[in-house]
Formats: sequence, C-alpha cells, structure tokens
Amino acid sequence: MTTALVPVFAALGDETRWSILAALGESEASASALAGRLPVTRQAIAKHLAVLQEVGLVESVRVGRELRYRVLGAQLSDTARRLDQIGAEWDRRLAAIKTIAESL
Amino acid sequence: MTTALVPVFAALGDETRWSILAALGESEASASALAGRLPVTRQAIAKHLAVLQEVGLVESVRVGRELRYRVLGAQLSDTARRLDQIGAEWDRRLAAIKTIAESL
DNA sequence: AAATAGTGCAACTCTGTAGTTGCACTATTC
DNA sequence: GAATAGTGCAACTACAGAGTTGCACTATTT
Repeated sequence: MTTALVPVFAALGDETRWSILAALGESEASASALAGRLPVTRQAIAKHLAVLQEVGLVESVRVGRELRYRVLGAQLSDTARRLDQIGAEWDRRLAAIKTIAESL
Repeated sequence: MTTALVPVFAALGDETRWSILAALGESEASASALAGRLPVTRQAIAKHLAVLQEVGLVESVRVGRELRYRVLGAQLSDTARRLDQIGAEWDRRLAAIKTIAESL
C-alpha cells in the first residue's frame, strides 16, 4: 500500500504538527504529555495526532492507561524518495524539450 | 537562502496545485493556457501559481505578452533531501533510546 | 470504594483560503 | 488604429480545519 502523497504533504503543512513531530522525534509521548509541552490543548493535539496517524507518519501503542505515540521516520524518508523522483523527472523532461528546441 | 520547509509542504498539500505542477512538468505554460486544460478559472490558477512561486517551486518568464511558468524540480529534490535527513534523525535517536532502555 | 489520570466525543467559534464573477489595463497582432 | 489575447486586481461566497470548552467514560492507582 503506497500512501497517497498529497494528504501527507497536507499533514506536513502545519507548524503545530511539526512541533508535535519534533517532540515525538525526541521521545514517545501521549497526547496529554504533549499538551504539557505545547501551547495548545490536549484535544487539539489529539486531532493532529489522528491526522498524522492517518497518513502513516505516526503510530500508537497502549501503555497502561495511556496511548503513547511514536513517530515513523521511515514514512518520511519514503515520501522524500518519491518527491525526489518526481522533481528529477520534471527536470529530465524539460531539459529534453530544451535540447530539441535548441536543435532547430 | 534555505526556504522554510513548512510553507513548501502547505503548497504541496493541494490537489489542484499538483495538477498545475504536473502540467508544467510536461511543458512550460501561462496561466491562461493552464486554465484551458484544468477545470478551474484562470484567476484561481494565477493564485496557485503565486503560492508556488512564493515557495520557489515555480518561476516565471515573460514571453511576448504572456507570462510563462516553469517548474523547478531542483527545489523539490532539495526539499526531499532535507525531509529524508529529518526522518533519518528521528529513527536514529529513537533507536538509541530503545537500545539504552533494553540495556537496563 | 474513592479519587484521579488519560482518553473520547460533540458542539461551537473563527480564521484562512480555494474558487468564483466582474472589470480594468496593457501590449500585441492584424 | 481597432480588435484581441493575456494579465492584474478587488470583492464576494463557501467550505475546511485549527482551536476551544464542556462533559462523559474508563481504567488505574492508593
């Protein structure tokens, strides 16, 4: 299953979500724990985590009575790979057109 | 000048803008030309192009009386590289924590 | 058993923005 | 010089989503 690309970027296009990802990049944490460090409510964070989980950037594990979230760097790297391929393809094609144009 | 990352993702988090980028990935085009191929008005496309240009994904060149837009694959590849580094850093750090935890 | 920490869900506000219509302006092209 | 193709700008609508408050529920701890 290859995750659709656009929703991933939409998820990454929000500063608050990057704050959450950055925090999770240092250590796993629950929504409540994150709410202690960030200037938003726990409910807002829960919504962001749902978005991030939907696009596979985050996964959750039950630990006692808390839901602990973990960031998935591999998904980010996979997205990066696909992005790089698209950019390279554009430049390749446009360079080819330019070459043809100049040969006229 | 390293472009801020989040605005780039916000720009990439829209399907219509991807349609525009895909079209420009095949050949340069003006806002009016793009409006002929896509199911949105020329004005809407102009706004999207402004957003894309703001984050450096697109540049424009005057050709006669038209403003022709060109996609910049290099900016996409650069973004991809930075994204990959971030993902790798997360996984590296969390793996280190896991190792420490298991050694207890 | 009681207190509590963590979560889930719903309703609401508010801002941002995607998209539209309409008109004015300008440089072409004939 | 007149018609026209391309763009620029402004006002407006409509919807998505970021954030809030409030309450209910549940599984822990003590």
